[in-house]
Amino acid sequence: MTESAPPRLRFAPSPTGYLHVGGARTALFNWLLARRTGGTCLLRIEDTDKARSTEDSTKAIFDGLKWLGLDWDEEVVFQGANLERHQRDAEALLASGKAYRCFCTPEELDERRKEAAAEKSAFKYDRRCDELAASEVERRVAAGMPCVIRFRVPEGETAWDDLVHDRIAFPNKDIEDFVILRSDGTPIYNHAVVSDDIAMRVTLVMRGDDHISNTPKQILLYQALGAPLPRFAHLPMIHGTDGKKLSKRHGATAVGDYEHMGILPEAMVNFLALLGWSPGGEFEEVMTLDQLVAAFSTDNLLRKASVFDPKKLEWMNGQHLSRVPLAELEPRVTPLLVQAGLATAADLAARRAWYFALLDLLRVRSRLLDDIVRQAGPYFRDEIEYEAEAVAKQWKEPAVVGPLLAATRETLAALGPWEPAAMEESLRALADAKGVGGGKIFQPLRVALTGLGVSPGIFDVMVALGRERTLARIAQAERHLAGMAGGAG
RNA sequence: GGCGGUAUCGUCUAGGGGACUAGGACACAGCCCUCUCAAGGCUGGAACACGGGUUCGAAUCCCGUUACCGCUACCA
Repeated sequence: MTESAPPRLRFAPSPTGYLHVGGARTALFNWLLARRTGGTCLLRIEDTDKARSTEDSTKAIFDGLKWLGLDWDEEVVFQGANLERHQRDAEALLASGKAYRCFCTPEELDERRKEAAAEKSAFKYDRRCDELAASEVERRVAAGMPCVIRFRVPEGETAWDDLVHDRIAFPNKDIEDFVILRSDGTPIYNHAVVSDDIAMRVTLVMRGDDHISNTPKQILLYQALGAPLPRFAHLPMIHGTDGKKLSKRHGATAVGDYEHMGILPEAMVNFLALLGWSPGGEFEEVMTLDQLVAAFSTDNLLRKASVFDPKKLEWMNGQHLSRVPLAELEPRVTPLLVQAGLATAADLAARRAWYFALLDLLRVRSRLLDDIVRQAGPYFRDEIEYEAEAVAKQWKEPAVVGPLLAATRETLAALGPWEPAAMEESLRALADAKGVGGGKIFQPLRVALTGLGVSPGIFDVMVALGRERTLARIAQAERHLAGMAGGAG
C-alpha cells in the first residue's frame, strides 16, 4: 500500500434520533484513529431525508459528541446543502452514459416486486427503461414525465480489501441498477455519500458493517465518477443482552441516557472502545482517552458483533469514578448535589478542601454519580433520618446502646486534636474498658452519625462531620434511644 | 428467498499450527482484609457451534452444515 499520508476520516450520522451508542462507538473509532495517526476527523450530518431529520436530533448528536469529548476538524458538513453537486454528479453520469433515466413509477416497481416475491424469485430491476430509444426518452422528458436516474451496473465483480474483513467481493450480477437521483431531483443515500466523500477527500471510510452491502454500489460510483477509492473498514454491530440489535427495549441506547444515569464520559468512551476492538495481548482494561489514542490501531479491530453489557459499564464507571482527578469529578457532582438541595455551588466552593475530601470518601463506594449524591446526605443536612433496618440491627438494645453512646460522646468530647488516630485510640480504649469489641461502639455510632448501617470508615465520617456536629448527633441519638427505651417500657 | 458477514466461558476478550491442562476482565460463589459497605487480594465453577478434511500436530488453515446478524426502497 502506497498510502502513507494520514487518513481523512468522517463520522456521518443521520439526525433522525439521539446519538445511539452504536453511532457513538463509530464516531469514537474514527476519532481515535485520526488522533492516533495525525489524520483528520470530519463530521457530516446526513440530513437528506427531510421527512425524518430534525434540528433537535442534530443538536442531540452535537451534544452527545461533546459530552464524550469527541471533537472534529474543519466545518461540519450538512449533506442537504450539497444538493446541487449531487445533481451535477448524477447528470455527469447520465451524460457519460453510465446512468440512465427510468420512468417506472414506484407503484409499478412495487407491483413487480410483489410478483417476484409470489414466485419466490429475487427481484432485480429489469432495465426496461435502459432499452428505451433515445427519441422516446426525449419525448417523455419533454412531456414532463417524472423519472429517476438509475446507475447502470457494469458486468464483473466488485471487491475491496476491508481493513477488518480482508477481501470482500460481490458479483455485479447480484447488484441491481440502483436509483441515484429521485424523481424530485434529490439524491439517494449511496449517491450522496459518495459525492460528499469525494468532495471531502475522505480516504478512509470506517462505519458499521450494516453498510457492507452498500459498499460495492459506492465503489462502482467512485469508479464511474473517476475518483480514487478510499479504504474501507467495517465495524461489527453492537447488540443488546439478548443478542438482538440494540433497541429501546434493551433500556438505554442513547448516550444521553447514560449521562443522566450518572455515567462518566471517560467510562463510556473506555467501555465503548473495548467493544469491537482490543489493544491485543495482555492489557489493563481501564484506560484514559489518551491511553486509548496511544493504543488504537485498525489491526486489532474485531469482526464479531458484541453485546452491550450495562453491568460491565457500571463497573468501569466505578473504576473511573475512583481514578479521575477530583478536580475533574467535582464539576460533574456539584450540579447533582445542588439539584438534590443538599448544598449550593457557592457553599461548596467556599469549603473546597472539605468537599474534595468528602468526595474522595464517597466515590470509592460508588458506581454511578447518583451513588455519591445518595451517600452525601448526612454530611450536608442538619437533620438525619434513622434507617429502620440499621436501627433494628445496631440499636437493638437501647438500654445498652444509649449509655455506650454517652460514654463515646464524652470520650470524644475530651479529645484533643480532632483526628482519626486519636479517635481510634481513645475509642478502642473505651471498648476495652467496657469489655466489648470495637464494633459494639463503632456500629451504633455509625447509625447515630449517619442514620445508616453503611458509610465510610467511622473516623473519616467524624472528620467530615466535624467535632461539633458529631457530638450533637450523638446527643440526639441518645435522646432518641431514651425515647425508644421508654416506649418499650 | 437472494446476496453478504460472523462463530473461544452467560458477557467483553487474549490467542495467527506445537508455549493450551485455552489466559485476563465483568457477573456469580467462597475466603481474606475489616468498625459497616465499597475498594483490594486469593480461590472456584464456566468456552474453542457441529462435521469433514490438510498436517506428525489444529481454537488457530480449507470445505460443508447449523445458528445468528446485516442488506435486499424514488430510507439513511
